[in-house]
Amino acid sequence: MEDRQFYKISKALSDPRRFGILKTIASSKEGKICSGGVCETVEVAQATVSHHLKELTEADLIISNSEGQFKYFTANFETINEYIAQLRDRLKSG
Amino acid sequence: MEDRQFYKISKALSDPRRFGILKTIASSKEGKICSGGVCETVEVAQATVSHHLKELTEADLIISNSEGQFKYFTANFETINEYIAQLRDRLKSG
DNA sequence: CAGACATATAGATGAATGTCAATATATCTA
DNA sequence: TAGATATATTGACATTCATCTATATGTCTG
Repeated sequence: MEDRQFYKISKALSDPRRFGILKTIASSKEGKICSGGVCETVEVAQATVSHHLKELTEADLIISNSEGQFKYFTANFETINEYIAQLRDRLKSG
Repeated sequence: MEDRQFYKISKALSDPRRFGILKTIASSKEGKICSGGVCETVEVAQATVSHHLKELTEADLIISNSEGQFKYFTANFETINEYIAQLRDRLKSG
C-alpha cells in the first residue's frame, strides 16, 4: 500500500464520529446502509454526514452504490484488513 | 480498551510525521532512542519533536526512560498490538 | 559555580478540519 | 410537470493542530 493511501486511511479513522459511521456501516444489516440510515444513527447535520461519507469513500474504506435516489454504502473489508496488516508491518520490531 | 484511549491512539497515529517518529522508535537499535536521536532523523524543530513525543507518550504508544540528561523512548508494542486487535474487533462484520 | 548540552514549555501563527444553514442536484411519484 | 424525498455542494465559522522561535528547566563536567 502506498504511503499516500495509508495516511489517508489513518486520517479518516482518526475522528471518533467518522469512525462511528464506519462502524455503523460495517455492522449494518445486509452489510449495507443508505445515507439517510446513517443520519438516523448520528447527531449531526445531514451535510456533515455527507462530508464524512465522502472522506471514508476517498480513503476506500467504504464503497457506494446508487439505487435510484438512494445511495448505499458498504464497508470495504479488503482495505480495512490491508490497513491493519500495514500497521503491523510498518511498526513491527524486527 | 476504553474508547477514550482508542481515539487518542487513532489521533496520535494520524499525523504522518508523528507516525514516522513512532516507526523510528520502533525500529531503533537496541529498541530505544533518545530525543536527540529522533531529532536527527526528522526535519522539524526540536520543540516539535518534543511535542510529538509527548503525544505518543500520552497515547501510551511509547514509553520514556530518563538516563541523566537524556530521555530514551521505547515502542510500547503491547499498546500497538492491542490497538490493532481493537481495530479488528470494532470493525469486524460479524 | 559556570558553561555546555538535552529536553520541556510558552506563546504565536497559519493551515486543516468538523460543523452548520442554505441551496443545488438528482430521482421518484401522483 | 409539480412536489416530495435523498444526497451533494457551497460558504462560513470556530476549533484543533503542527509548527516555529524564544526561553526555561534539568543535568553533566570542568
